[in-house]
Amino acid sequence: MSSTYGERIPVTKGPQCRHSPSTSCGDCRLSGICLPIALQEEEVARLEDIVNRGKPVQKSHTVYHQEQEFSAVYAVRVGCIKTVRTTQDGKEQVTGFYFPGEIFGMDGISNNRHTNSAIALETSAVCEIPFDRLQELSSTLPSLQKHFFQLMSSEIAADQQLITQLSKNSAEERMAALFLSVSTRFSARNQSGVRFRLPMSRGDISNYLGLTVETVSRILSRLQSAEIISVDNKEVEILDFEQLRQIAAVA
Amino acid sequence: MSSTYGERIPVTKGPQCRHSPSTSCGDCRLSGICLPIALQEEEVARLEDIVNRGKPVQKSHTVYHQEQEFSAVYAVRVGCIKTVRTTQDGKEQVTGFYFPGEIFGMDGISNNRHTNSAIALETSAVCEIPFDRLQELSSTLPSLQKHFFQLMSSEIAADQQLITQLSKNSAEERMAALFLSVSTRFSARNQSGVRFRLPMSRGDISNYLGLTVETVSRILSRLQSAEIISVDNKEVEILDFEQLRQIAAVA
DNA sequence: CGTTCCATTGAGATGTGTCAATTCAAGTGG
DNA sequence: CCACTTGAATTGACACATCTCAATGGAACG
Repeated sequence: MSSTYGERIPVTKGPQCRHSPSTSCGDCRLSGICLPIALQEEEVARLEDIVNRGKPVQKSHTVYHQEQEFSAVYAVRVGCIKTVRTTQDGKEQVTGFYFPGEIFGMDGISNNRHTNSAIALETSAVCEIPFDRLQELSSTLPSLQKHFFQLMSSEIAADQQLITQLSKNSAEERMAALFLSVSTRFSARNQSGVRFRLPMSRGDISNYLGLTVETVSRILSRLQSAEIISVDNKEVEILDFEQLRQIAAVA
Repeated sequence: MSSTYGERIPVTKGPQCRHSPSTSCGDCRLSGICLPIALQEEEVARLEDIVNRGKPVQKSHTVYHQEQEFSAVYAVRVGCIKTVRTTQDGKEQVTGFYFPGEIFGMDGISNNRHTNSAIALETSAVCEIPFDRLQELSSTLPSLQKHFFQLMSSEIAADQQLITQLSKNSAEERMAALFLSVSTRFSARNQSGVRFRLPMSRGDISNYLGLTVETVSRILSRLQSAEIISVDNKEVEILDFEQLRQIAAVA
């Protein structure tokens, strides 16, 4: 497992293709990320049958609400989704950011209710995979079953990485690690990992990393004066990967 | 999901029975905790076939090491197990405590290597469940497949609860929540949830909660002077559940 | 072209960490 | 069975990273 957090899925690049929301799984250029590599063509077809493809979600709208009954897991096709947990005393915790090809919503399986809300950070599209049908299909497709065990295990590993960051790393280290993670995930989709636009606000970042917006802002300024990154609102350019990695204590 | 963390599994009390390490799953008094309630007798028998029962582990010995190849998940029969993640730069993070009836080791599934080490906090016994055979069996027993999806999802939920605690709660709140969680888990096994012996050291607690031993010690003293709990080394008695719940911000 | 929300920056407060000393508990070997 | 050693836990004094509060600046949007 890489030591930047948030990379939930071993990534292999899929073939390029058009952006249409109705693209089938077999043709989707994200298939290398979200689908088990191991699946046969015929198996992909069976999976496709149960997937509701490309449901659009407007910015700041939810895919599902916390406490809502769990019925499906989701794959991001376009955009970016955050998951947020609200505690009984009203505190909110951002528990993850999900980029195209990544799967979210697996928290709800244990008690049939979602323990998070999923909210679009920008206009997005998600594929819905009804879980009961996925379970049935998994019984007859061992490689699919295995893939979902692996997906959930990746989520556990990612969460534990965040736990470690929150528990043991400084604000600067956490931010460096987050930037590296986001960069890696852009690269995985053949987009620039050097220059990119952050889909999330400072508030989302600070909440996720257990900091305040002010601290996030100050650290961005610091990293900028050190010429490690360049930030203009949500546009980020990484100027010095080596130093960033060193700060993230990842090397 | 309860709002104290660490409770990974919905608990139902099983019938009382003897303590022998060779007790079969069907007879084990923990079966209500670690087994799917839904399994039929005949199905339990098939699961039993693949389980290596009651392997003993001495205090501070490991069940598996981080980086070691993943081959099985484990259930605690006797004692207590902690899982620990070591980062590349040598920091250690305790990611969980596991009590009798609870399952651990699911982190390793995604890349076939464990991302944690599992270490016994006291002389313990664990049941080993080879994962490849569990996968096979799951394909033919839908309720078992579902149970393992749920188990992994519980682990995710527990990890996210810890994330929230680390990110949003004070040292005192984290400790109160931990005591409540431990208490609940003792109760689930028909042991006293009021007076119990902590299996873990101050160091383990502080590490898990993202604090220092000194802070843990000070907070214990504070909770003791406030007559909320009484502590004598590892012996704990909860004197005022109501206040403890209030502190944990769980109510 | 105001209104509103988001981001930045500063100054001061504080919870928790660090360092250090002491006590306590548990073994171990003489 | 008693020093002796060793590691764990407690307590105090002080430091510092990050938070809080407050003011300003900038971007987005109707």
